[in-house]
Amino acid sequence: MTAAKKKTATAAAAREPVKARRNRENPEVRRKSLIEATRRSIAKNGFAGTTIEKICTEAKVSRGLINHHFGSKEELIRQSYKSLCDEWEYHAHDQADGVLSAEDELRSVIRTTFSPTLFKPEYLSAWLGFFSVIGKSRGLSKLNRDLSAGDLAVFLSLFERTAAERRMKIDAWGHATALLAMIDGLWLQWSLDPKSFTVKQAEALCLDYVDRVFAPSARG
Amino acid sequence: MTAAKKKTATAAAAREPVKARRNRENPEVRRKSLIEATRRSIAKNGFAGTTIEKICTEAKVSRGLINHHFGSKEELIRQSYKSLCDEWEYHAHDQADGVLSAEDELRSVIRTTFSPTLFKPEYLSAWLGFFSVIGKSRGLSKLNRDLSAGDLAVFLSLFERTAAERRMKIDAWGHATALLAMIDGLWLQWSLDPKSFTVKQAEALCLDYVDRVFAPSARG
DNA sequence: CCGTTGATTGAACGTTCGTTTAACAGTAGT
DNA sequence: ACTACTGTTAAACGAACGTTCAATCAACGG
Repeated sequence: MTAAKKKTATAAAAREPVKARRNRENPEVRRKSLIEATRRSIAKNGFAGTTIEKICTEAKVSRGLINHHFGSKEELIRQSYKSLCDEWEYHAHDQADGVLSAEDELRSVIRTTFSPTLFKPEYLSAWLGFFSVIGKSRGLSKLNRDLSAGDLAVFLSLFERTAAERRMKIDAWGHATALLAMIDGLWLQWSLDPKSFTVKQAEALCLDYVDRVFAPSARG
Repeated sequence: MTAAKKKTATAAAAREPVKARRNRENPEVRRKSLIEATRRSIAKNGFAGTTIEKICTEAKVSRGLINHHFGSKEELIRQSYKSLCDEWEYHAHDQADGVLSAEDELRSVIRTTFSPTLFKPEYLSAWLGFFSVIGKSRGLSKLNRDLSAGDLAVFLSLFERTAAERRMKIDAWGHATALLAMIDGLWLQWSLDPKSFTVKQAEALCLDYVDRVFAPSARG
């Protein structure tokens, strides 16, 4: 090292040439890539373990890029959670309705919930990572409330229509809430300990609940 | 400020007298106090928002004390989670059994679960805060698995005994798992949005599930 | 009354965090 | 070929983190 090469000049003159490869991308594409990297990191490292550095490593970009595209880490987190909610709604509510009876459709939605498309570790871990902070942020709180309300509305309608088909009077809201809770609880328990039961068993428990709701009862 | 008072001496000599009040406590008492402060902080600030500083402020002690009593933050977190598990088990399983039929006891346990002693925001928030990290730590993972297994065993036994009383054949494991999931799901949803239903309604949904499991069925 | 023990403090340390910034390099318009 | 624009990088920054440590003080035995 010669004395002339030492970084002893002014701050501006001290910078050295950058050699790294630069993959310039469409901003929208890059943003989506960063959002996916964020979700992967939260699933892998939890919310507390997700840092700008980890996300950027996951997305294979340098640290500064997140603030360039999102302004702050918080905004990236918000958009990542929204992306998770949107994806869930798209897959869960995208049903071919009309061709099935309400009761068959109800069972179909339950099966979709436990299908490999939705019931997979990446999703479960991501949800779990977000849960702890949903209550702390006004923005995330609202996103979550809308999502829950949407899920409930789907099941509520299905229970109501099934009851109508069968000419039964049931507490549709109660059963929708209970079924949703059972699904959430099974998700939660399965993500904390996947060995405690199989996905097929979980699905069967929910289908059995529907059976019981609409089973001919001796109680009247 | 005189020149003589300025902190310009050597590092060792620069220290100034400490004036703060010192409340010397029994180590065991102090440890319990720090554990409670940790749980309060996790409930209030989430897991990611819980720092040594916040915990010590909550417990009204100085920063260094945690490492003195617990060695590391991680160990304090572990013991705090264990404390939460122990407390839950103590309240949830401490039943006056024998005097009631298995079925009444089953309903009693459900009511206890939704009683103000257990179904309160501090508990819910604390659980929620821990969830995101349970899967990341081997120690917390084991604690949680033991707790879940204990809860399941209680409900499993109650379903089996009730079925025996009624001379019915049921899938006790399935119903215990489903009921536990329903309870967990209701907890989860309530902590994310307490306005979506009341505790009484949640309790009623679980009791209704038990009704249906043991209802005389036309299916045989 | 003095010396030992150990709980407690507050400052300091090194690290890591999220953010800012200047330099750099692709791309498009002229 | 030149210029303006902007996506991208890496360094640098201040704040906050968990931890360490010397100093301090309460409690207790001699």
